[in-house]
Amino acid sequence: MYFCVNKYLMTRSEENYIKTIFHLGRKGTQEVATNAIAELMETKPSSVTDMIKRLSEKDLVNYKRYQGVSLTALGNKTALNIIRKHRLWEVFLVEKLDFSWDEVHEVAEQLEHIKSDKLIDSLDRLLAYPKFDPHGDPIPDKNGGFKERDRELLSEVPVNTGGVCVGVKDSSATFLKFLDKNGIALGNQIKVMEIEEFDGSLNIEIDGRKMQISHVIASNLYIKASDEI
Amino acid sequence: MYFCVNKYLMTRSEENYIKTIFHLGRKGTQEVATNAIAELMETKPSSVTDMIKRLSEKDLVNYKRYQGVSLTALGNKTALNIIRKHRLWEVFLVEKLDFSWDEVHEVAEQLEHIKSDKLIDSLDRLLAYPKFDPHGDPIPDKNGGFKERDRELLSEVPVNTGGVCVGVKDSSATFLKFLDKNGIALGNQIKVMEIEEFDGSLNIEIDGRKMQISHVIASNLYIKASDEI
DNA sequence: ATTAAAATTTAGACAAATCTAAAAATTTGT
DNA sequence: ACAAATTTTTAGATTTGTCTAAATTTTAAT
Repeated sequence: MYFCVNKYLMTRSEENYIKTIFHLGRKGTQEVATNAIAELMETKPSSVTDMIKRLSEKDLVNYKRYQGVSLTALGNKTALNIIRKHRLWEVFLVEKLDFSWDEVHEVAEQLEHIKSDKLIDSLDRLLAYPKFDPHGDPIPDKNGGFKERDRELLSEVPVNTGGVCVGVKDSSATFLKFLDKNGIALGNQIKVMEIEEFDGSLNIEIDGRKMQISHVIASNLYIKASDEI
Repeated sequence: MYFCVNKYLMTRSEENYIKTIFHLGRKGTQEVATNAIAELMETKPSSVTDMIKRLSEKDLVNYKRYQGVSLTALGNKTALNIIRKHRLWEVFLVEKLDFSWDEVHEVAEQLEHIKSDKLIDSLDRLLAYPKFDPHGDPIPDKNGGFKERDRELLSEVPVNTGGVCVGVKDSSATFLKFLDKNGIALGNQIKVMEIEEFDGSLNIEIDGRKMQISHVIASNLYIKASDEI
């Protein structure tokens, strides 16, 4: 297939830009601002413009001067492939090498650029074809297909709603360590008992244990409602 | 320790040069010629000179114009660390991902540059601290220490000598596939029955089966004499 | 001991990826 | 609508790692 031609010719930097555009543009469909890319990648807008032009040459992004950038079909496929690799490596690190979920990101950022189809397919098999990474994010399959899990932010559900904790929105080490310290993990059963009107903090019951969490915490935890299996 | 300062600041290219100098200089002790490095790395001598200067600045090599190059203690330690990573990844690919021994090199060349001490220590543990890679080459430990196995080239031993096949000298895919095709693998018991004077070819008995191999083949197979356990 | 050959280094150029500073286009506020 | 603020792009410089072509040093040969 022609659109696979340059898959192995991409530089690390190009791959990182594609990935960032994907994340900012909600699966690459939306237009992304130059400044937004620069900020997330901790680089300068002028550098972004340069790179966007190169990616445009390679048909990975749609670009019109001053009009932002979006991924082409090829760019989207490329992004999903990188994300697939990143998330599979994260599962490997946690499942096979006993990394904690707050330690995997940095290393996976390196491993995601390793180029070998056989490697990633074998890794997928070794891990028994996982569907979600350690933070609850979905892992695209070989063809880039994946289904977003039916989930809601804990901060968005009404009192008395319960469900299983299935993901985190913020997967920074700081937040993940906080969750560890407070005994909150994926798989826990969470029920909202009361929402404090004053500051939006929540009284919850988590695996039988009662605790209070701030609105910020709740707005970074995903649950899957128990009635919708 | 001061000499560890730049361990994580090395570029991929610098690491590849250090590795090549190590391999050419028999553990880095011998002086290596610019042209030899250029040939092995498929680059130009002028590029090698440029890089050598940079490595010299970083105290990784000893360099005097026109006099060749050798590794410093720091350079040697660095080389051994890269080789450790390369060989551990090779074991991983064969043991855990079912790669064959002729498929591992290319991917390991990429994986060896991943920077994470925790990653490589955990991998070592997962693999149960292997001492040799799939080609029979020794894996340095954390501190760069390893013992060369007591072994001899099959072409160098007298008639009637026997031993276990413990390694290959040439680990090119071509040679390894040839060995697969002819049912020769590490661990096989080999005994030299007769050496043909005309062309140096050998009649051997391998795991009970008789076969004839050329001198070139024999000079790329290592055996460990059975009397010296 | 010269000279020829080979190996090595220098000089200058180039591409990738970045930067700063300045210019241009777009958006926003009144 | 138009000036001001913001965003984006251009122009020109920098670093890394490479190259070619020419110059230099070392080695080998007669």
